[in-house]
Amino acid sequence: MTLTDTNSWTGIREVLLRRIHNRIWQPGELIPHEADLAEEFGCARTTVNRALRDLAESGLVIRKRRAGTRVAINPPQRATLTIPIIREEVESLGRSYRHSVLERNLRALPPMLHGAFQVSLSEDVLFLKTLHFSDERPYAFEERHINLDAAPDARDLAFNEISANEWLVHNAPYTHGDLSFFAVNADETLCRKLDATTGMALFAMERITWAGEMPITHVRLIFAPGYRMRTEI
Amino acid sequence: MTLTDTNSWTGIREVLLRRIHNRIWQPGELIPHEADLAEEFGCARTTVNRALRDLAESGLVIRKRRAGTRVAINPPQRATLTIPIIREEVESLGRSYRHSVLERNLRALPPMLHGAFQVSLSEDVLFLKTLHFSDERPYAFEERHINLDAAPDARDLAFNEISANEWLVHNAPYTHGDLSFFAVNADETLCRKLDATTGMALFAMERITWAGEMPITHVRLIFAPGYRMRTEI
DNA sequence: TAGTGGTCTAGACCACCTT
DNA sequence: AGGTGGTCTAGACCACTAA
Repeated sequence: MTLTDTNSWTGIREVLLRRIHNRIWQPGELIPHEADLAEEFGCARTTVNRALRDLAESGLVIRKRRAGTRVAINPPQRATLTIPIIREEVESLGRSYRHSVLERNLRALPPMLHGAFQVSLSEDVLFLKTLHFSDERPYAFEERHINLDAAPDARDLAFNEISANEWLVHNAPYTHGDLSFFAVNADETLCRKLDATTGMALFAMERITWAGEMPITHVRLIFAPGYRMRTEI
Repeated sequence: MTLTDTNSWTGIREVLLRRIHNRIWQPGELIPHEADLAEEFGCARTTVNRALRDLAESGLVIRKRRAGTRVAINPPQRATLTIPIIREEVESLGRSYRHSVLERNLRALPPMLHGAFQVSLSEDVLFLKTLHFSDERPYAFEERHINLDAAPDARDLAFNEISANEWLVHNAPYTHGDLSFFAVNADETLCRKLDATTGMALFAMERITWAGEMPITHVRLIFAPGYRMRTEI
């Protein structure tokens, strides 16, 4: 029997969690009101509220005004992925980081992105191909489009010192974005760059970010063979 | 100029966000104490605390007792992935769902999982191969190991009606787990099952869950060609 | 050791929604 | 229409930690 501090919101959360896990409160079932729980635990309603709010954020209970709080029927698995700047990811593994800009030019927006980049279609965008290294071994291959309306200063930068990713984070913060993950087969170009063999399955990520209505950048990252994205749930 | 209600914690959050985006507070810079901000906004410190706590959760500021609150230098991209039960994912796309159990037997725990499943090494585990369909087209191929110590009732279930995933969510809730994503090449078996061509890159997910110390299940899902996992940030 | 964020309280009002 | 969660207040004490 573990003692739990039922005056702290985390303690109360543990107790509630246990009741859900032990099926004292069945999936779909209505649980007592905040006021009742507060009385039971001898604490303020605010404290119970904090605990329940936390459970609701993780998807374990569903709260509705007037309808009360129910144990979720199919608690969705929510996983929080932290997508670091590649330099930090590499360095946090104790490896040395380096990147190399393979290509840099202005070009028309590729048709693929017309939907996302609805602004400034007539304007050229800055296109970059970059290879990221971990301990001098290829780590990821990056293709990026930068909207120069959103980041005019980028026009004069080579991105040899600081990576475009890092520069943009500091100089053109985004408000929201789309992110997707998928698998691609290595073509011959990728093979040479990433030390892969032709056709090998590679993990890829694509991201588009905006600042309000203004598109900032599109980036497609393809990781070297063996890459796994991990998280805890 | 947008008016913002600075008496609500969300309103205050917006104002603080704007100051960070507009670099009124530079990355790495210390921002005013909760008490000062509360005075500025004419609200209780609790309300400012709520706003700052939210910004800290999303990684935009870093809070430390005694040291104060700083704007994050490299705000990590945090993305919350919602990994639904496959049936719900398929049905939410307006497609019909069906699954088929291809194989079901007891076997010794594969060596690959010895590290994760430290309990009951002598015990056999239930092994399942399942194919999930969306509108009668293959959607994902699943290989699963179930620890019968954690879910004894699974021994007598065929999982033809309810999928193992769904059954486990209801009957053996987990407390935590590991999740990873990667890419695999389709081998000949996978090709036949998933309508892929040999060697095609497929998106894969692996998950191990525990209830406290007790491992519950290991599952490896390989999705049909073209699958993308998406989220917003 | 002093200053900062973290938390708790008791009370209040309100928005929302199910019945 | 009434009950529930959402939020705000003013004040207090505490835990942590940087200096």
